[in-house]
Amino acid sequence: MSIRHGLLALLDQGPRYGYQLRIEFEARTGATWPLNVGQVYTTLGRLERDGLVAPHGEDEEGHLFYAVTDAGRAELRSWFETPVPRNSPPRDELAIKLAMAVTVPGVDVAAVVQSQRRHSMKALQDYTRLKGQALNGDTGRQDDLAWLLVLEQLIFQTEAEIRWLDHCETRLATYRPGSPSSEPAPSAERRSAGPKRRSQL
Amino acid sequence: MSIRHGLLALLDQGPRYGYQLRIEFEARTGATWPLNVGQVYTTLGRLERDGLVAPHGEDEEGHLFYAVTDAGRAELRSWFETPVPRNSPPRDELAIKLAMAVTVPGVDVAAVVQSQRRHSMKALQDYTRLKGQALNGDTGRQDDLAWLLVLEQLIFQTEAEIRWLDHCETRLATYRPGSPSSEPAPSAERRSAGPKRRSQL
DNA sequence: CGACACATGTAACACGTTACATGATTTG
DNA sequence: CAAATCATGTAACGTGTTACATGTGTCG
Repeated sequence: MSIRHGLLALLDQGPRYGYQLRIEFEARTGATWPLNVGQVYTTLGRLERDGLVAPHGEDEEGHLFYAVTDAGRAELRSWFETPVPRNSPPRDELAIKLAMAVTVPGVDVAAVVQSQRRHSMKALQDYTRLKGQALNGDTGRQDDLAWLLVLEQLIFQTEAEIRWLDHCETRLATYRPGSPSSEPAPSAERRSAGPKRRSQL
Repeated sequence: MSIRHGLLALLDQGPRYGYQLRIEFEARTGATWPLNVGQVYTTLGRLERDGLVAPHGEDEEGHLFYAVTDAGRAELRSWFETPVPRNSPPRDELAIKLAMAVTVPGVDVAAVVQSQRRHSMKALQDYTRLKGQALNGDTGRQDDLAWLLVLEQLIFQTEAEIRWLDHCETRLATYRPGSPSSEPAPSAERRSAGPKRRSQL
């Protein structure tokens, strides 16, 4: 439901045509989530089917415009007002993988954690580099702010993931079958490399 | 692809039947991601279609067992070896929403952030409470460890989200159209309530 | 007896995603 | 001229998800 609403929000600025929407969408979310053009049209079709947008005539140059309907505006308002549910978040593949790795015998959990950690660490570096670039090419436009915020969300998220992975290691070291875990002492959780406490903002 | 692999992993412990899989799955991921029983059967069907599992006879009591095939075991090994891609993570609805809120005129961004913050904060409290319970009822079984790790991932993630939301507020206060942002001073990012630095593990 | 857990399944749909087809226009 | 960008669309598929149908056994 994110693309639907994203496009709807863009259309709220005024009538747009498909190709344009893709460009504006990517200007805000950057190269992180490339949006297949085809999907814009399919989504536009579904939005029209649901009465949230409607065709809005043609350009001199043949561009097919769409505009938000009243229902669409209502839907949009409701989207902005209602928080994204975090009490029942989407299944996270990594969490499931770890949960399974810990449970089924014959899996080298430590290896899984390490492998993921290396990968996430790499991703974090990429994001940080991108952020540097974003801060450089910043023109002060709202698009740039949006793109920056998205990037920073990815950074925060990835840092949290890495911390969690480290935490898993200590848990694995502490946890023994048969000995119910009391909270392990809040030790320095080892490995001083990697992101320290809050991000280097 | 997470449920597929999750079930595959469970089947790696030995032949199981549908209903059983659901129970074992939920024992690990807790009430967080309730798994509709129907979905177990559809997924099982698709796994069989792809040759990763195969029917494995019937019980005296009529239970229909499935077992992993060699291809299934290979697939599973590959799943555990390959990190979950974090360079192109799944679209996050919140990120998109904020990106749009910042860009389209007439949206009270601060209100959106606040509303989400309240919600995420509430979710965090729920998770923390659940974790307390989990630590109590802990029997030292691997299931409990898995469930605990999943919970903690949710906690880490939610904390990161809240920190990011706070960060957005400061960004919004600093960022002015026309004045390209230099990194705002790493001030204490206001609001001393909420999760402080690393979690209260 | 009625409610509830156990147990298996199907039908239908939504969304996201990719691959493909097609053509106009611009640009090196 | 060839390649790239602009522009619109369709067909097909995959997973996840819900709602429904159905039946057995058990427990109060």
